[in-house]
Amino acid sequence: MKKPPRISEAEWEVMEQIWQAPPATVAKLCTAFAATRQWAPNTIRTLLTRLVGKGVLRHESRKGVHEYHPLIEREACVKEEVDSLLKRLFDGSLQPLLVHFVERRKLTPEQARQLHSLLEEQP
Amino acid sequence: MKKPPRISEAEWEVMEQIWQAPPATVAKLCTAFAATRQWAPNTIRTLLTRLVGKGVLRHESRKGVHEYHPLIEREACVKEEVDSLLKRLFDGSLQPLLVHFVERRKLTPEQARQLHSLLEEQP
DNA sequence: CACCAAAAACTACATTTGTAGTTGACGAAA
DNA sequence: TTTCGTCAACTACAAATGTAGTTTTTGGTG
Repeated sequence: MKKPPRISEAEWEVMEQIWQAPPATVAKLCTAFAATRQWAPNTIRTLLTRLVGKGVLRHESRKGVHEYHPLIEREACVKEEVDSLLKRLFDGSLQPLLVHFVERRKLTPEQARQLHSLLEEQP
Repeated sequence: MKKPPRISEAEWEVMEQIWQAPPATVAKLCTAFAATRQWAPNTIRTLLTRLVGKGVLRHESRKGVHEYHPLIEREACVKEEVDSLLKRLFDGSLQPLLVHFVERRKLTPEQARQLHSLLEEQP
């Protein structure tokens, strides 16, 4: 399993759609994005091509139908991004990030409760 | 108070140094980075200039001494980055990120304990 | 005061990203 | 089978980023 490469912001938007309902086609993505983003179809194609180049997607075209299949799991890419943020902002360790949340971002009681119960489930 | 702008990775490295011991001079930064990064002094100057352009630093040169002072707090920039990550990867909400940590990243018992005590301190 | 070394300012250039236009190929209709 | 309309492939281009070279300024020295 290859290490996930860097995925840009626009590329993330595309990948989220694809991970939600793989495989993707340009048409599917166009309709999916019609509401949120006014992207030209070519813009989406460019992003798809770049994602193929980065090894995140596989392009499969059998008898006229062009499909894009994910090659890397979302979780792996998320982990990569989070690690990168941790390294850049929090000295690579989780603790300061959690402190940041708890101290600075004022968890709502509900969030605190949820976090509590998550912690309880820990083995 | 202005909203913090986007700070690139190399720029973050510089800002961390400056926030640690403001104000900064090119010489100070050069020695600080000598160990970790083999940056040409000009590289550092370029980054400083860009940070001034972004409004993150103020450039003050009084009688031959050039100093760079932070204009934005680190915490504000951190919050910006974290929010951006949350929006991009976790649908803007904190909960899925915490789930990611607790479920996927296997907190050590020590980390879990620390998180617990952090939560206790919450009003 | 003239000049030089050091530092600051300006310029450069390849890569990545956001966004799309132009061209070429292929499958369906006539 | 020829043609035509779509969609994919290729090309484009400006802004941001990483990295640094070249030119100009300037404070200190003789």
